[in-house]
Amino acid sequence: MSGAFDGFDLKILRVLQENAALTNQEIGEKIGLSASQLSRRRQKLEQDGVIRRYRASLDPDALGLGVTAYVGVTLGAHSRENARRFREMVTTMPEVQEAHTLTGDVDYMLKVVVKDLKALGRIINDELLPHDAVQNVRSSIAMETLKDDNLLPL
Amino acid sequence: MSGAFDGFDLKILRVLQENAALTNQEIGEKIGLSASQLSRRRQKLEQDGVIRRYRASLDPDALGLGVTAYVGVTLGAHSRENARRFREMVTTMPEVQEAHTLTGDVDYMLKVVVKDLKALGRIINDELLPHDAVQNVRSSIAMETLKDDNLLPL
DNA sequence: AGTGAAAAACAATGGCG
DNA sequence: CGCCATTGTTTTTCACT
Repeated sequence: MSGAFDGFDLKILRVLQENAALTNQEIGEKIGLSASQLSRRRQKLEQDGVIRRYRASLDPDALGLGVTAYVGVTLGAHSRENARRFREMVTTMPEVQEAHTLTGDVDYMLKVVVKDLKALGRIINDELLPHDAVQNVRSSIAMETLKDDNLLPL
Repeated sequence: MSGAFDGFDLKILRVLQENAALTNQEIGEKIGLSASQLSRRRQKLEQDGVIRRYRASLDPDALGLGVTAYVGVTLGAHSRENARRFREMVTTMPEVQEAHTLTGDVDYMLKVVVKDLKALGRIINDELLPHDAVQNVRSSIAMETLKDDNLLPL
């Protein structure tokens, strides 16, 4: 485990999570480091797993994905097998962007992105509710998204 | 302005949102297109805003960010000015990864990532609750994250 | 719209302060 | 550990089908 990042590493990470299209040269100019050093430090951060991957962030609206919803799911029978199968299902559903187990009265919280409300209904009624383990589903639709950058606070 | 994507564009987007580190050559081999075409189509997708940006996805745990929470916020006085100032605040808070207005009994839902529970408490008690517009705050902590890829279903 | 090859830009590596 | 110079890749552009 590579414990400590120094200030440079942190700056590199800050820049890269906001804009991974910048060249090592450009990042180096921003933070006062040479391009070759950027290259080396980047490789290390990638190998250490601090940088997990690079991805293109797409515009949902441009792709006809107009509805974001948070779906709270309560399981009925809390058997280990039921829970396992539920988790298996949600992790493989492409419309589910995030899935967490939460403290409080709801067992799972899903973030779901779909084309329209009809598609949301289909997910809830045809996929979630029929599942043996699921007792209750409650969805809230995002009317407006103020922020959705998923940038970690560094 | 961005009319229709053909099958190639869709394939490019699918690959790029999963792994933007692949070269045009590699993507081209996957989907049956030359590197030069990849370059041209990518530039168009970027200009059209379908690809919003490229980012590095970082490991929260490796950066000491152990706590993800969903914070539901209910506003008290629903004046236009109050709402505006609240939105201004949450959009500029680095710990807030996502912020949406929701249907249902909660006005805003925030996804918050912080170092520990103490930091979460500080956000809630020192930033959110003291705000004039805020009437009530209710947070749920993510005990386990099953999925967090934020990949759009294409 | 598509390809392939040349030119330009970039990342990665080895040597040196 | 840091920077500079060289080498190998990758992207981009151009000529052409």
